[in-house]
Amino acid sequence: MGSRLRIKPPEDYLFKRDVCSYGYFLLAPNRWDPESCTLTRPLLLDHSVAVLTIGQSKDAPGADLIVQSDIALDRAQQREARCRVERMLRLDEHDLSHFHRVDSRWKRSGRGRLFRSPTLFEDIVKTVTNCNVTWAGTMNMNARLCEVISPSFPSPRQLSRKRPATLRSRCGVGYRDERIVALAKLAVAGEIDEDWYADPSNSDEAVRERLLALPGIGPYAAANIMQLLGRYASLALDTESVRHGRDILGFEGESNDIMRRVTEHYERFGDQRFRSYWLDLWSFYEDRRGPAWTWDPATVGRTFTAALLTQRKRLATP
DNA sequence: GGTAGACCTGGACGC
DNA sequence: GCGTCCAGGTCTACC
Repeated sequence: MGSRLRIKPPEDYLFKRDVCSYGYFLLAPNRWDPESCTLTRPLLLDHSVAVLTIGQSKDAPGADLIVQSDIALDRAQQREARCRVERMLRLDEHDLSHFHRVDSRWKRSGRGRLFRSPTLFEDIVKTVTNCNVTWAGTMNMNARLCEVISPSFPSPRQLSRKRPATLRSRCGVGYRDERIVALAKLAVAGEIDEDWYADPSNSDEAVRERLLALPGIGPYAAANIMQLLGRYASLALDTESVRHGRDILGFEGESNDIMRRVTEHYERFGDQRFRSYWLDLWSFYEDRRGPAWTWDPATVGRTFTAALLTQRKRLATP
């Protein structure tokens, strides 16, 4: 007999929309079921792995969230599960009024919370597996890390004990192998401290500098990890941003010029730049592929990016 | 400080 | 089915 938790979300929280708001909901060990609109994933809770299924009691903003565990959880495990789920769903961001004042386009819908992982370490590894590879490659790497090392996503300790060659040959992470092991060793040594990164008394610049010093983390990855930490002032610009600038914003020129103009375009959103940028990009995907909560992870979930949409369009054009 | 090339994988494409 | 080409961000060497 498992355990059942009930969580009261912010009143504008719509589970299916706010979970399916950032690509990581499609990455293992997360499993989104478009039929039931539930998210299932194993989670390590004090030496036991519990498979949690999360859903909303009613398909309405603010309705209670229900977390069903396949095993009985003691009080400490329930506290930990609640804490991890709240991190993933960003339920700590109770009040989106500042973002909605800065960018009123999303006020009516209540959009603004972007899905993330239960731990900062998982977010960092997922970001490294998202660099210099197509989205399908990112999905494969995360699936194999879970298959080969741990179904609940490898912990820093587990990864720190792996040989880079094992990650390369069995998990398909390629040249990222040594960087991932080095990151895990730093995490085990306590050098990746989420409290410090999230502490608002530390400036964005200080956080960015420290992230850039981590192995495998460059400008794009640092900016992406910053938004995952709730710091939205930096834009994580990649090739998708260039396509967004060219196809949606209508900018012309070389990639560098378009990147510069995309940056200028989002200046107006100040410390909320990333959220405005991301919701624009995500709306572009949803306009073409339907609401993200309807995406089947095995099909649309692998092919929703603008790069693949452009290829599909090219293939369809005689 | 700026730039070029290597890193690795998977998918598209041509034969 | 096989070989080739290309996309993708970070890192290092070099100017």
